Amino acid sequence: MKKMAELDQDTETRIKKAAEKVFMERGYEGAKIRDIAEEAKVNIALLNYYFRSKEQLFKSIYTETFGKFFGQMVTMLNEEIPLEVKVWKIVDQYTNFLLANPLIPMFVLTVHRTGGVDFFKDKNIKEVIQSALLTKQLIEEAEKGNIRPIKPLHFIISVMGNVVFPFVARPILAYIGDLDEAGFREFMEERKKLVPEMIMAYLKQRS
Amino acid sequence: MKKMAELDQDTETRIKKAAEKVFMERGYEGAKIRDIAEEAKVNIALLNYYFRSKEQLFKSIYTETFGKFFGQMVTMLNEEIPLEVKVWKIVDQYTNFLLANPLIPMFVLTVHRTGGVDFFKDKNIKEVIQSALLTKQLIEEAEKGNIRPIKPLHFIISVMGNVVFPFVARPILAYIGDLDEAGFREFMEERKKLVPEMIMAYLKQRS
DNA sequence: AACTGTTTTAAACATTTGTTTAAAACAGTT
DNA sequence: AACTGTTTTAAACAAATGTTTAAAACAGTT
Repeated sequence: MKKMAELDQDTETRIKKAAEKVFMERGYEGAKIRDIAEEAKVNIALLNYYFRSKEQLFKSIYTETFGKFFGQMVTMLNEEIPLEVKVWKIVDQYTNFLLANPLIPMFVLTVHRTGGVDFFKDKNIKEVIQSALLTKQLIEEAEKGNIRPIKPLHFIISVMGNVVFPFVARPILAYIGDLDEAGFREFMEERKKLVPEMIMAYLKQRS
Repeated sequence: MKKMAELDQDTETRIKKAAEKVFMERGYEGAKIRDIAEEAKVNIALLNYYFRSKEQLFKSIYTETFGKFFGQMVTMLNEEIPLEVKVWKIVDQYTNFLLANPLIPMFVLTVHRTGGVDFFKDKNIKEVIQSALLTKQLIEEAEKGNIRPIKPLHFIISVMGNVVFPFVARPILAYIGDLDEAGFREFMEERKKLVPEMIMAYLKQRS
């Protein structure tokens, strides 16, 4: 009951790491608990010993991942910096985050494929995003005439689309563009400049 | 051997339609042949009678779908119309196509999740896209000083990201934006204007 | 060394899932 | 009506898959 905190943690996190890898690569249905056990170098029964079932193991990983995925974004939306700076910073940081966790987008998105899954609606994501500082900034700057009016949702989807999509379409993109690992990174580095320029060009354009 | 062309077609296509639906909604692993059979109101054995296996059934559907997904795009990239007109047309048509086939993007992308799948590399997509008329147009217009220089791949990914991503993230987007079916359509209609404007604003901006 | 609670293991279990079989139903031909 | 090839069905099969069991190994305590 004491060393549980030491040895257990070891195998427990080993299982979690393995599960994370396999779930991310193959999705819930595609991930077999035997693969996870093998990846973790652990007896299958231990998966059910530490987590009650495959589903719970998955949920535990999903919750964590989803938190990262949106946490990053939400924090940045609320930073107290000028709009233009914010755009550059969001793209830069989010790109870096995804370069370090390239499988997260596909993982999160497939979970919600046809929308049936509920286990993210309890979090108050809706409100958090809707009341983000960014929203106020977009309205204010538009009123001042500094930018043209744009719905926050369009803004967010445009940014996300431009930054996240390459990761979602990565294998196809890599094939078409003849990009290896390094080539893809370079491509995303280029987008760190292109995407903010594109967004700002639109916002600042006289209409 | 003759009416095969009549009655067979009927059940065969019924199976195909059902399989398409279930595969699109749940992915390869998530789709169970019994679900497909039920959806098609057909005995399970018939799936293997008409298609040799689950995998072949899947491939047959995938091939068709992938053709649509890229066919549309490639055709448009090669149309002999001015660049700016082309941008507007691509966004408009591709949006319409996706509104009519909203599950296709996720379906295609998940197949290539970690890139292991080979069965689209035989098609010469790489060359087709690389040698598209659009590429020449982007170079020429940049040389004339009408637009700023941009790598074709960035152009394509930017367009696709802005148009396709909303469909990939649809359930989350719908939740955050409080959008029902109609609301989502409206959102995409708005993007038909926003996206080309954004792209063109960037291209035309003096650097 | 015996005891206690925790962790790990090998094996078994019950379902699910893709596939096959063998017979029946059907439809057109002679 | 008998015959032929095609389509459909119910049932069985084998393999895969998530879960459970019961015993063993381990580690710390008395």
